[in-house]
Amino acid sequence: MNTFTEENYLKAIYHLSLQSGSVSTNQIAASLSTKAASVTDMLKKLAEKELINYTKYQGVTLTSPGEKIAISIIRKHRLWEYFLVEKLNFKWDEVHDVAEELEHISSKDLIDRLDDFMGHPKYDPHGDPIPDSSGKFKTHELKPISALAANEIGVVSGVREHSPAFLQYLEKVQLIIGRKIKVIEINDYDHSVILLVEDKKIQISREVANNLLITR
Amino acid sequence: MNTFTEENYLKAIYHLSLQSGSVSTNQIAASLSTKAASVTDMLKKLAEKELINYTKYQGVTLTSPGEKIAISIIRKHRLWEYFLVEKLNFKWDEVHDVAEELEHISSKDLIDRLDDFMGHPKYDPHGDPIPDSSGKFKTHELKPISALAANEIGVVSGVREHSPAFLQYLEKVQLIIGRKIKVIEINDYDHSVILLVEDKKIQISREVANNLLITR
DNA sequence: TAAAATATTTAGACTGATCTAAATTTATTA
DNA sequence: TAATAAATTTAGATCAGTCTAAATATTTTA
Repeated sequence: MNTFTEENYLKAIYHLSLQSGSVSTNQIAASLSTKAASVTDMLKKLAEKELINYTKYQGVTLTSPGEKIAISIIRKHRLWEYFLVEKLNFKWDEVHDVAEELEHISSKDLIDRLDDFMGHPKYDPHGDPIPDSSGKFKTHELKPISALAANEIGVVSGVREHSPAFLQYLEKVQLIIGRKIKVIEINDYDHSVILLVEDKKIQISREVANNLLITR
Repeated sequence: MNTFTEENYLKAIYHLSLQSGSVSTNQIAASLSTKAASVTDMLKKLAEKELINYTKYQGVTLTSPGEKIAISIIRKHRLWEYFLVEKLNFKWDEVHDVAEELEHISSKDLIDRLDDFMGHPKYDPHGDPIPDSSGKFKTHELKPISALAANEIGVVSGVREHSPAFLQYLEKVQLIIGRKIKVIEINDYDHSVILLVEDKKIQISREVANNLLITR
């Protein structure tokens, strides 16, 4: 088995890879709130174990075993988040830190039974897809609300940012997963958007429109 | 917060204290499968943090903050064991190792919600009492079957040994928590005991009779 | 394309947890 | 109670993960 730290590095590299392909030392350091020198040290160890492809100064990618581990951590994280919200009545902005701990519990049997217990959910409370027992998952094609034009519609299906502040705001204005929305008007000047949500008009800033994802 | 290792030391000291009062370095080393020298090092750290009372060569006891932490770990361990057996359908001999990991998840909120979710169970799957949110618990007066005389009765309520092998054996012969038993006969020579369990006679060895606890 | 800025790596050190081997203290027993 | 045995502690080392400061490589830009 790997240490918590190694698992956190693999997970960080996985998430960063989704956006940029190859991942830099500094990106990892920022994402883990650590120093570039520490990252270099760890990259050597992970490369030694053949969990990443690493050549000095050139950034890293995950190997296939490394990616498998990263996905299993993400599966655990998201299933635990689902459990916390659906069974233990946590709010969606409260679960991240606890799930960060729970995701390192090693037993695969445990997580598969938890998955059974909850009826194999496909998405976590933030709309992120939950990999199945073999690591497969498909993400629905999401786009930010800011990509819609006036009169277009969609269903809130995910978020690009997971900070408690952002999630609490969304909860407050009832822009939660599953809500149907319609774009009424887009402000030319500041790109704020007026939406119809549950028959009420609400206005959201460009930032929010960028970080709130919809399907259809 | 404390490290996993510190928590494991406190828990071990707590369990050992129940039997012997003051706990020796070697007892701790044996219980944690580590070396006496390592234990000495850790005892210094725990004493420094005022979690134990420690004077060189004299053994240790927990301070009141140390005991509080130990009990909170035990609460977590036993609640998770209950969860694993009652909700995820683990067998009672399969839960120990997973619970050893889960007991170190730090969130008190999590464990209190888990407790709510399960309806505040009083005993774990092995009959051990679960401390409540404030750390209080009462243990019913248990005695081993070997303390009974012929014709006395009791209810299986706990085990003195938690090894999977022992638990599997008990499961096989249906000597599980809650079962009513009656002592039919005690063999003078080897102290094996013949019991009536669910209208069937079964014979158990002295060892088993010593490690299986009953109430009433 | 050479200089400046930025990113990355190396060197050397620290902390927590562990170990072996040696020294010391306590307990046992002859 | 003195010698022996057992338990415990100390000394010194190692490993994982981290850090700062210095060195080196890469990228940007003038």
